[in-house]
Amino acid sequence: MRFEPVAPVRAYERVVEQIEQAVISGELKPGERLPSERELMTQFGVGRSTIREALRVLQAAEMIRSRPGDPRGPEVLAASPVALHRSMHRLARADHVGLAELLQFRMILDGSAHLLAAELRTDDDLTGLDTALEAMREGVSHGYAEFSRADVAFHEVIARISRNPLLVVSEEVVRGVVLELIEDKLEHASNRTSLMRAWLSHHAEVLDAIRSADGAGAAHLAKQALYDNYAEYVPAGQRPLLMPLLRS
Amino acid sequence: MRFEPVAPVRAYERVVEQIEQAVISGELKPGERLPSERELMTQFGVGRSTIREALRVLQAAEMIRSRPGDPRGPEVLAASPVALHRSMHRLARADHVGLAELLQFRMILDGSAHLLAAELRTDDDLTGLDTALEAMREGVSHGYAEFSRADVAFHEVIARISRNPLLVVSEEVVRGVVLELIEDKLEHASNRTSLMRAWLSHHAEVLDAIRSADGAGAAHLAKQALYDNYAEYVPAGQRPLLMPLLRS
DNA sequence: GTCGGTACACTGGTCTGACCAGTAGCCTGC
DNA sequence: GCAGGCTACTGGTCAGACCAGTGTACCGAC
Repeated sequence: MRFEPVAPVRAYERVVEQIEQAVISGELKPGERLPSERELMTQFGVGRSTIREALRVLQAAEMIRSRPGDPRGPEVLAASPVALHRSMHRLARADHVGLAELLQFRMILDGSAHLLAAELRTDDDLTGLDTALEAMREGVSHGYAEFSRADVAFHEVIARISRNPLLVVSEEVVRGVVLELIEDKLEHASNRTSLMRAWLSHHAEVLDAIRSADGAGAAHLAKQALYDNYAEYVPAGQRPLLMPLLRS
Repeated sequence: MRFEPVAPVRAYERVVEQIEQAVISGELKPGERLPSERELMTQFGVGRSTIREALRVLQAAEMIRSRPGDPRGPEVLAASPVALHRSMHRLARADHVGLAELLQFRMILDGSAHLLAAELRTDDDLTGLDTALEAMREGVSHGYAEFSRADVAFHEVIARISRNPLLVVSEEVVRGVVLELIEDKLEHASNRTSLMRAWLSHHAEVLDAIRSADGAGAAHLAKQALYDNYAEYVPAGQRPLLMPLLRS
């Protein structure tokens, strides 16, 4: 016979539990309102500080939002990947994860997204990619910031086409963390115009592969581009870790 | 010129921000202690309720843990995937992410882990896999629970070989969420012995592929196994979403 | 000396009550 | 009919209090 460790249950935890359950079960739908803190206080039979700590936890989980002064009470929010984004970001910044691992992961995600996009794209998606690419082409002459914005937009379209929120969010997070890690090194990048032109022709190739529904080709292009652009920041000894992904 | 929307910044948010920053930057390492609430109160110059709400948020994010009575103060925790698991689970419950997306994601992660394992494995790793497989073989006769444990152990070895914590953690999380989503359906699974035998031969094949450094082969086997085992729980209309991953 | 118990100083958890700035909606005066 | 102010609320914050629980340092029994 085994016993389980017993942990005291805090009052605010049970409040969280009940409200959470109501939201998950659909009893409380997004857009609906919770009673005011003072009202909840009497309903749960606890002090206001307890209620407030519970609401803080729910707010941190992006389940509710409360604004001061609103007589309608705290609002129940629709599920969003924001919380996922935050927790993944924290994990990715934790020590054991270096640039090599991040880049590996990003090559995996990016490659898969491109593969899915190439295989699942509709004609509408293709025109969307066309306009995104066109925006990038114009961006070249409007400076790096503008070009970068168009670049992100292009990737967002691809992400949307792949139709998998998990993939999209993970990719965003890893991309952000990678940029955070090497942003100081990027400051000194010279020759931006030729860089932009190279990026542009890469994206054109990717679009061709997607247009011809060549999933493996699109995936390989994406991974190769990541390697070409970022491998220089990875310690030389760890670069072999990235190679297997290029061959797949 | 553009203006940005201005949102009032709560006092507890700035407390969270500072402590979070200290943890992320490594100034506060896991296992170390925060000052007591009353001490933080004077350091930040805010009331105790504000401090407590901040600590609640950090605790919900699994960054700290506080126990009543402990004179050493709240403990800084190591980054853990618990928060990631929670937010992914919530998202999965909320329809934006269905079993199809989860499975897609898992096929991507599992496939990549197997690919990396096959290409990076050392001889030591191979013997590790051999013993893990042997444990599974013995587990068949010791009931499903025992077998399942050995199965998880086998996957952990593969994960370790692939040498990417992000990949490993994400895989674990997605695996857990998938199992939670279909656990009631698994209850009714009959014919467990033949199921175990099938699993076993699958793992033997995987091991062969890894032994011969056949990354693509190992990856394909992993993805195919996931599809064969779980596709039946995915709505028929969404199964085509999984197909492109099998072809890669 | 070691060991067991105990006292104490402190912790976090909770409650009460208070004040403030802000909001929504009513309600007045034009 | 409408602009403006009024009011009754809201959430955000603080202060102070009490309690149950914990770790440690001390102390006596052996």
